Order: sequence, then C-alpha cells, then structure tokens
Amino acid sequence: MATLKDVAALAGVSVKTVSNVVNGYAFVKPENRRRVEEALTATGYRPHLGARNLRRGRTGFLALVLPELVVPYFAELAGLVLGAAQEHEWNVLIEQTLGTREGERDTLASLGPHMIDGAIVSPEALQAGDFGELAPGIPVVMLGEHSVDLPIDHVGIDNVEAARVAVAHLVGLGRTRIAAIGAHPHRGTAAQRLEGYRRALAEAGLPVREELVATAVNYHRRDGAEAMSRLLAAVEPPDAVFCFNDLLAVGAVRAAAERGARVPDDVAVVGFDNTEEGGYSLPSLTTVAPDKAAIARAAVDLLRRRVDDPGRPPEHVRTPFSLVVRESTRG
Amino acid sequence: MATLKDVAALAGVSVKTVSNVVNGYAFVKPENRRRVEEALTATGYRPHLGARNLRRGRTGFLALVLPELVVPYFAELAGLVLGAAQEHEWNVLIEQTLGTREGERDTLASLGPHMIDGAIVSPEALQAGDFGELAPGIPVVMLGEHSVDLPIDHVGIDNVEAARVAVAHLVGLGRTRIAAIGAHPHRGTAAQRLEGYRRALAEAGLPVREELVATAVNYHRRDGAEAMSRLLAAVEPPDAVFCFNDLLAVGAVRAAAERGARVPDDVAVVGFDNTEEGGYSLPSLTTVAPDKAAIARAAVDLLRRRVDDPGRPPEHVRTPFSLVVRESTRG
DNA sequence: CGATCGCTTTACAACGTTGTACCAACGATG
DNA sequence: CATCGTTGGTACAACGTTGTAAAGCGATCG
Repeated sequence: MATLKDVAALAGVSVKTVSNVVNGYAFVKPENRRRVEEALTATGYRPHLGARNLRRGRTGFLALVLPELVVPYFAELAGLVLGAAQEHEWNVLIEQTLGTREGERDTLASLGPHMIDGAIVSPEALQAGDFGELAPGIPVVMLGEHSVDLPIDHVGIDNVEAARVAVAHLVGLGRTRIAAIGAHPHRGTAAQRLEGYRRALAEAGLPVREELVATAVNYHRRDGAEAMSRLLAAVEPPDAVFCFNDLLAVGAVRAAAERGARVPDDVAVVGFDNTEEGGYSLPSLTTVAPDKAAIARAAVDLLRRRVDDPGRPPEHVRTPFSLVVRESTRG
Repeated sequence: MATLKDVAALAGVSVKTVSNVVNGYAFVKPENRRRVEEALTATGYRPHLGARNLRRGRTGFLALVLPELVVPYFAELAGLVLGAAQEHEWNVLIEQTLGTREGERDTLASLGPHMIDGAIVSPEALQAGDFGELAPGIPVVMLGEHSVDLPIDHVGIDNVEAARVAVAHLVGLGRTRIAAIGAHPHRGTAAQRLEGYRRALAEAGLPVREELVATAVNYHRRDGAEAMSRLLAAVEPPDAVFCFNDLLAVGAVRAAAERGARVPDDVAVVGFDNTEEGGYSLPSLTTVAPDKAAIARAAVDLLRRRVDDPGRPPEHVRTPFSLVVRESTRG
C-alpha cells in the first residue's frame, strides 16, 4: 500500500508537502500540487487512518450503542445514523448491549477512550449516574429517555406527550377500558409513556386500573403476546391497548387473534415507533411515529458539536412525532 | 489516559516489560509481573488500538458489508456476526450499500486497506469480477450467492435445494398453479431460487408458466405486495406463492388480504429467511429457515483463517437449512 | 574456573502521519 | 541597500505500540 513516502518519492517532493496537499494546505506551488496530485492518483494513495489517529488524537469513529439490532426500531435508527455519520465523515461502530446493564457498561468500557471520538447511546437499563464513571471524557449523546437533570446531550421526542396523544386517540374512539403494555420498573421511557397514559385517562375522567397495566420484561413480540393473553383472560378484558412499542403491538395483535378477539372491533391496538412492519401487519398498526431521521441527524450533529467543543453546556433536543392512524384503531 | 510509559514508570520497569505483561509473554519474573499488574489496574490502562494497529499491521476491525439494516434478515445476521466477532476480539464496522452496485464499490474502496483486517460481504448487485479489483489484498468472505468459480471464501446455504424443498412442500399440498415472487436479472440468489422453483415443478410434472414468475426490484414488503396484486389480478390467479424472502411474503399476504383472497385457503404462501416477523404475522409464515447463527459463525471463522493464512485455497461452506411449516400453508 | 545456556530485561527503531521549527527565496518597503 | 513579510519548502520529532537485537544475570556443564 502506498504511503506518503512513496507518493513523495514519485512526485519528487518531501513527505510533508504531500501531506500538505492531502490536507488542503493553501501554500503549495501549483506546479508541485499538480505533480503531487498525479502521484497521488497514480499510487492510489489512501491515508492510514490508524496513523492519522495516533498523530491527531481523533479516530474518525463514532460508536452507536444500542440494545439489539433485531428490534426493527433500532435497525431503522442504525441505518439512519450510518447515513448521517457519513456526512460528517464518521465511521460508525455499532455495539449491541443486549439490553443488560452489564452489556452497556462493558461496551462503553471496552471501546476505551482511544477508539472513538464519541458515542451515541440508546440506554435501556443504564442508570443515570453510570455515565460519568463509565465514559470519562468520552463525548456522549443519549437517545430516548429524557432526563433533564443529567449533564449530557440528549435527543428524543416528548414521550409523555406522545403517549398521551396515543391514548387520547383511543379515548376518542369511545373506548373506556384501555390497557397499557410495556410498563417496566427500570426504564425511563417506560415510566414516561406510562405517565402519558395516566394523563390521558385522567383528562378523559377515566380511572387508572392497575390490572390493566401490563409489564413487559423485554419489548419483543413474545412479551406483547404474553401480556395480551393475560389481559384478555381477565374477567373484564380491555377494549383497547396501548403498547409501548410496535413489537409489543404485533405480539398483542397475534395473541388477540389466537383468542378470537377481533382487532379493532373487540380490542383496538396502538403501537409506538412506526416501524415498517406495523404498516403491513394485519390489521395495520396505528402507531406513534417519531421522526427517526430527525433523531439520527440531531444526534450526530450534537455529537459533532460536543466533540468540537467539549466545554459547551449540554443540550436537549426535542424531535417531532406524529400519530399515524391505521386499521388497528379504525372500525 | 495512561500509556505504557506511565505504567512502566509506576511499576519501575521498562516500557517493553509492561508490553510483555499486557501481551501475555511468558518470561516475566513473577515479582515484576505482580508489580506491573498492580500498576495496570491502578492506572486503568487501556491499550491504544490505533497505535497497536500501526505497529502490528492489524486493526482489530472487520467490516460487515450488507445492503440494508432495515431488512430484518440482515439485522438479525448483523447481530449474530457482532456476537461471533466478539469471540475473536474483532470489532465490527457495519456498512450499508443500499443494494446498489455503486454503494458496494464505494464502501469497499473507502474502507481502504488500512482500516479493516477483512470483510464479510453480502453482495446484492455486485458482479463476480468486481471483487478482485475492488478489494485488492483485503481478505473477503462472501455470503449468500454461491459462485464456486470465484476464488473467494464463501458461506451460504444450498439455495437451489432450499427453494426446491419449499416449492415441493406447496406441491405436496396439492397446489398446481404455484407462483414465484422475487425473480431478478442480476441477483445470484434470485437465479438459484428460481432454479429450485423450476426443478420442483419439473419433478412434480407441472409446467413452468412464465406469467406466474413475478420479478421484484427490491426485496421489500412493498414489492411483495405489488407482485401479489398483479398475480391475483390475472385471469387465472395462482393457488400458491413462493416468495424469495419473508418481506416479500409479508407484502404478499397483505395484498392477498386486501383483495379478499384467503391465505392459505385460496393462496398458500411460503417465505424465505425465517425472520421473527414471519412467525408473528397473521397468518404466520411457512418459510425456509437458514441457520443464521451458523452462517455468522462460519463467516467469521473463515475470515479468521483467511487473515491468518492469506495463501490458503478458498473454501465454500454450506450451512444447513430447514423448512418451518406454519399457518400460511396449513389449511 | 571459564564457557555455555536459559531466563529476564532493556534500548532502539519503526509503523504512517502531522505539528513545530526552521530555512530559503522572493518582492516590497524604508 | 538593508530589512521585512510572504510564500514555499524541508527536517525532525512525536503520537503509543511492539519486534529485534542485545545485554545482564545466574546456574549448569565440561
């Protein structure tokens, strides 16, 4: 592989001059610049990023830390982050934590301070305080949970409001026994969506029945199906369900079908995330649609600014969302 | 951040001795080893991978090049590759090509020879000859398409046989007008699955009707839906459809429902890939289930061996598959 | 008792790049 | 004509790591 040395030899100039041309330094004699550029293409020179990193202290890598790629929301998000990062000439290192707190710890620790310029983290189990100790000095942008008290950059939608809108939609259909699937003791987003759920019920003058709030350990299809089965087996089953993500909703729809409950006639279902899958399921899912592209873009932009100026005050970016109404809540 | 120098100073030994301890060199006096290890933990030393790369010539990175993360099959595969790579102490760099030949070219070219130890590529549009020129000297393992003539390591299932089995299953249900969705002029896997389709029909003494072979530009849900709509609009619609991946099948099922065709009563549907989504769709999908974990493991193993010994003859690994029969073909 | 051997450690150089310091040529200025 | 600033170029060191060569040190052998 061609190095600066090779190119310099071919062009008849010093190594540094070639480096200057490569880096767009202004004061290079046109004649020399031409010669160097020729030599550059002739040798097919590619800078050695490891060496550059060693010298400059920047790696050109960004870590995207998320629970699981098999969860469509994260897969879609990852794709968008990849695209956004490319525009900043960043390469993306995707790390799966598998949703465990340990996984999130290990990942951040193992990446070390040298390998990445910064990280975009979608925390699931990670607690607030963990960040300071785990990623000392690593610029981090958090996704999802909105904890204003943390001195960390953050991007996300207003989860409380989004959940409220979703449940208000169910209320608007005339449903009164509205269940929630996805409560979780240690997840920030779960708490916020639950809060929005409560708020919508309160606004409608409906009571919050604890037996209609189903927890979900993970947010997979299986968990949604199990929760829905439990709910439908009750003496007074719900006439609507708000699921904290689309996967839960897909599982819930499936479980409803298996138990002979019609969606939306007997149970209306609302999901969250607007994954493509929800648009094709039978019935198609009404869902909260966060602007994922905006999230990805904002996260990368924020990280860029943080890297360029580590001292700046942390910023909280709220990205827009909308409610997409489809068959699962349309008589 | 602590460097070897810092650790050495603290332990009162030379830098190299610390390096030796870090790298597990056998001949270090126990006393010194102890002191170094203490200093190591005291300083929280983490090797600088860029520097190590520069020195060793290995980066510790592996590129996973695939069309799109939003396609569940690739998301699942990516997750598994991430896991398998971890066991080899490899970090994974995921690159999306978006299925275009240009994307695949650019990706391989931009990664350059320095950034990665090797690449696992799931080609979609890339032509056979492209590899030699694009990735000169980069160890590559190909996934999916099985082109024995290429001097490149390769992992995949027997696509022809898998397709044959899938279609034979439909034949076994007594279906006679069996359609195929997913034909594509430039995709190796498409050609092979089509071949398996033809073979199964031939074995059953059924004619191959060209009007029952639907092409799909991409392999997304939308394409499956469009193809299914076209097929069902025909004078003599099919009574079964073999889709070249699960996404196409999901789209096909949706289109069938929209046109009032019952699955499987009116049209039986078989997918390919055994994505989790297919197991929860209504009806759940009968599908060809490649052993994705085996594919991921084999690919990483193969790459490891190729990296360690660039001269070895290329190997073609066939991973197992099975047919998972579910509601979409069960009366 | 000197030579030899195995273990242990170290100094040094090098990987490819870029920042710093410095030098040289040049035209313009006083 | 001496001085100065601008422009263009180079040599050198350093980023953190590890391979190489070599040296120090006991112990063992002839």
